[in-house]
Amino acid sequence: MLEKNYEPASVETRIYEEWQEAGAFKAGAGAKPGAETFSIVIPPPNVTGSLHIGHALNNTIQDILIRFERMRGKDVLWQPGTDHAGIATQMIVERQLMQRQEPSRREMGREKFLERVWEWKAESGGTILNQLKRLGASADWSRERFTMDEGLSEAVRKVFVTLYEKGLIYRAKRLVNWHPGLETAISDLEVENIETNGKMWHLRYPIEGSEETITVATTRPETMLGDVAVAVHPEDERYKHLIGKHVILPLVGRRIPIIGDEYADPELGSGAVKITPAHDFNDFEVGQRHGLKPINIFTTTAKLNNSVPEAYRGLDRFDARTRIVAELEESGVLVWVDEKKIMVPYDEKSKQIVIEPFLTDQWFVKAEVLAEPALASVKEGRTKFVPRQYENTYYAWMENIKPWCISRQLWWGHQIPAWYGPRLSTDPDFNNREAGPKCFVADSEADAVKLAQAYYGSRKIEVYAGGATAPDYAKAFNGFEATQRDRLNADTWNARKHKDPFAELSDSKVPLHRDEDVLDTWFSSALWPFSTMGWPNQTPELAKYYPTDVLVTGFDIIFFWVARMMMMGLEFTGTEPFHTVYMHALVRDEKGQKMSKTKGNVIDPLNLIDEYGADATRFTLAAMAAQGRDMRLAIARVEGYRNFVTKLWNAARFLEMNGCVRVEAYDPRANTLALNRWIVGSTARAAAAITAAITDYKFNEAANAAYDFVWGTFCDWYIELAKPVFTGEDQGAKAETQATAAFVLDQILKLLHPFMPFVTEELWAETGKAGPAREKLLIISEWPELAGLEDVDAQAELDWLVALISGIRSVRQEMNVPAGAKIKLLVVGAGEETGTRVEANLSALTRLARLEGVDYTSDVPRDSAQLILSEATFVLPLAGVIDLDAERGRLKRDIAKEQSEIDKIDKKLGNEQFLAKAAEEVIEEQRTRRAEAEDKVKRLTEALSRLS
RNA sequence: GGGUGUAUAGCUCAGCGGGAGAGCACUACCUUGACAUGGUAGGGGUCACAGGUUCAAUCCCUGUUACACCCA
Repeated sequence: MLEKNYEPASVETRIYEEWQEAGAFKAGAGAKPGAETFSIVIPPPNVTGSLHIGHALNNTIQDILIRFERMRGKDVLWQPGTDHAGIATQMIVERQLMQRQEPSRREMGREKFLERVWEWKAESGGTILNQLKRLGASADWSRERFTMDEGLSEAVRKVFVTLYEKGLIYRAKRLVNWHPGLETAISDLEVENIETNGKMWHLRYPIEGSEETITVATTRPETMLGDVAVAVHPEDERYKHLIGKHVILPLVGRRIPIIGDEYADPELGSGAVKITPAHDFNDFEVGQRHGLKPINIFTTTAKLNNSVPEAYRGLDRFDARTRIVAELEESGVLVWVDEKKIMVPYDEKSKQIVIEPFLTDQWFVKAEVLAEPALASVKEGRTKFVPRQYENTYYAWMENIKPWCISRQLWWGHQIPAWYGPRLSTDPDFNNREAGPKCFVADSEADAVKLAQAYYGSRKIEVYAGGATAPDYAKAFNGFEATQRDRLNADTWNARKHKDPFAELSDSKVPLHRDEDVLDTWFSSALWPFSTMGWPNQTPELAKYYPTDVLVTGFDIIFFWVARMMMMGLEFTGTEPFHTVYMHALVRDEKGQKMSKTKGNVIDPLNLIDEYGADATRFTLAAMAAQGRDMRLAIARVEGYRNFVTKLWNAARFLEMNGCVRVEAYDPRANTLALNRWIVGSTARAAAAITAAITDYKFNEAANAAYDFVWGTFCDWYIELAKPVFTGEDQGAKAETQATAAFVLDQILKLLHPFMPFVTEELWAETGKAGPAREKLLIISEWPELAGLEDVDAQAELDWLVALISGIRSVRQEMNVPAGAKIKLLVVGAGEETGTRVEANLSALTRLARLEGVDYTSDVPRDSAQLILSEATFVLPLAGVIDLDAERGRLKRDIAKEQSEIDKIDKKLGNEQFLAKAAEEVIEEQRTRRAEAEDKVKRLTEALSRLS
């Protein structure tokens, strides 16, 4: 006997273990022989992460698809794993070192530090995957991958080397977005421009050999120390004559040219702009056009470096601003200051650190080349986005894609497989400073040495790995000490890493040094769909499950991840990594605010699971997952679906109490009772609707269809109507109904299983204790295939019965008939069909409408309420109870309602244009509806006249 | 500045070229042999505003307003 209430907490853990023990999550579990495959790769959560509501939604949707297709008999793989999350992970471990007062990252050195990160990963890295398990995720955990696994790292190296050899990866000195806190480059996507209250400082620069001055405006006065020119528009009449002259840069005394460039907008500010190529993306372009050498004024932590006058060296950038503004004001260079809203680039994660454009050597991917086929795939429909509108977002990004900076000055990640050495004097680039050191890119150090050996001939090659050995390398190589990074400017910092190509090369010995940088975390994520399946090895999994079917993700990583998977997938496997990208909504709080820790409005899915159960949590997320719309999560909804779980539980409990046991050879087509034929048909329709909705990625429709059917049809009507059968005398009817109820419950458990896996599996086991033994767990049972069970006649009869019962209940309520009182029902003017239906459903009618009996008559008692249903009038004699005025009012109201319907239709039917242009079936429908309404009015009028 | 989306019941949201829907909340009644995490019956909406297209607009188009997000 089932408990009165379902207790998720105890059941969920047990059920999850049963699934695991049965191997139900394993790739191919439950698949029919020769089945189609269906595969999904999980968007790998950060190894540092913990489950938030977005993950919960994302993985609920994936699990629904996976469970659904698994039950449909497909050969299913849900590939799980985690991402090494370079920055986040490195920071966590660094913080841990600090808290424990242990040596810092740099003090302990690269090798030791990486050991510590791996230790951390072993201890704490599994958190989020365990949380996914609590949600019920049925991923194949035996195939769990990590982006820094040996296999995945092999894929990363292979991709890097191949792209390098193809010229699609290159190294260059460019302005990049620099994070002065982490001292690394980051990609454009990791920068968030935030509108801030700023100032516009207007500076008056003196012109050499003249009394004239030129005024430039800037939002960043401290960068004036790195100015190399002043630009004016070449057609600007005010300044035209100054082009070619020079200004003397205040505070610095540098003589810099006034140049003509269209970048200077005459409408903006004074029309003249200072040019600081090393610290502004636009200025960099201007500088390149005019052959101006950028002057970098910052260290890697954004303090002023040795390129500025001695007085300012070592100052933090913000302190420098204050000081420089004060001095400029004092010397009269600062003319005036405007308040202005400005966009300030912040670190997207912390939103605390201001990002600096910074000139360094970095590695880039020619994304613009890789983007072309990836763009075509979507344009030509080989990969579709759901909802479609995201395709435009994808196009907009891909069509304007910029080179992707992939190197990061971190330790945790895939170290770039590039080794540097000096150039030979015979090298054509020997005298080209821009070319940098000689670079050997290879899969392994051994291969790199082979390449180097070919270049250096018989010289002995010594490899310095970087990290701990870097000081040795530096000393051996060019005498650089491993000085504190703060004291270095970008140029010397670059040089420390990469041997000055002009240094004399000893004849006997060549030092080779591996690039110390690692790759952007997204570089390895981009390979996830095929690297997890063993690529570059041609594994059976790769052959079977790649390309995958659907990618389920949030739109926030469409650029970070989706676009890059498309590019890499096409480049390295020649095919799109997935045919469908399902973009789910962002989960917001009830008020539509983005959830964030600082706002304190975060709904923790684990709390929801604790309080309401994983099934209710999942069902809520599914029910609210309407396409193309953010969801505002209201706890009340979760509560409502928790109640739904209880409802299902109690329905099963009721069936159990009434001996509804599955029957071995039960044939749903052999039912004789309309009630049973009807519920079987309704189940078929619900199954079809749910199947279609999931196939269409309309998870909310699927969930709602299931909810409506289970609660609104099965519980509210079928079970209620079955009660008199269970307590009745007719053993045949009882047996048929018991068997049918058990059958339908089985179908319900299957239909709900993708949404509510735990409670359904538990009930599957409980209901399996009686009747024929269950062959397998619900998770690998067959999805309902019930087409052809719909029964039009049974449907019509039950519709009629429901309408009659509801009608009687409505009258009772309105006439204030006490709920417990039993009343008589008189049937007037019933045709044969109505008569048969009344007789067939007598006990149900009596019970649900609380009647004391049914009689046929032609005399309608005066004090009675009347109901019109098709040709018959149902009369409730309510002498002593009825309020005649109220009853007349009710009838008049009904007449008025019908009449207004008739009027509305008449207006349409009277319109020749309507008759001429509307579709035939629309007109016919209107006519039918009018006739029905007319008929109803007639009967209602008769009923009213009986009361007068 | 450019782009995308949203505006429907008190709240959270579906829907849709031809009869306005759900859950929650609300009101009344009900301890009727599964379930009060329940049952029954109700109340509640100029479908943001203004134009247009159409025989017909909550739905399509244009504009306005408000909000949200993306990009610069």
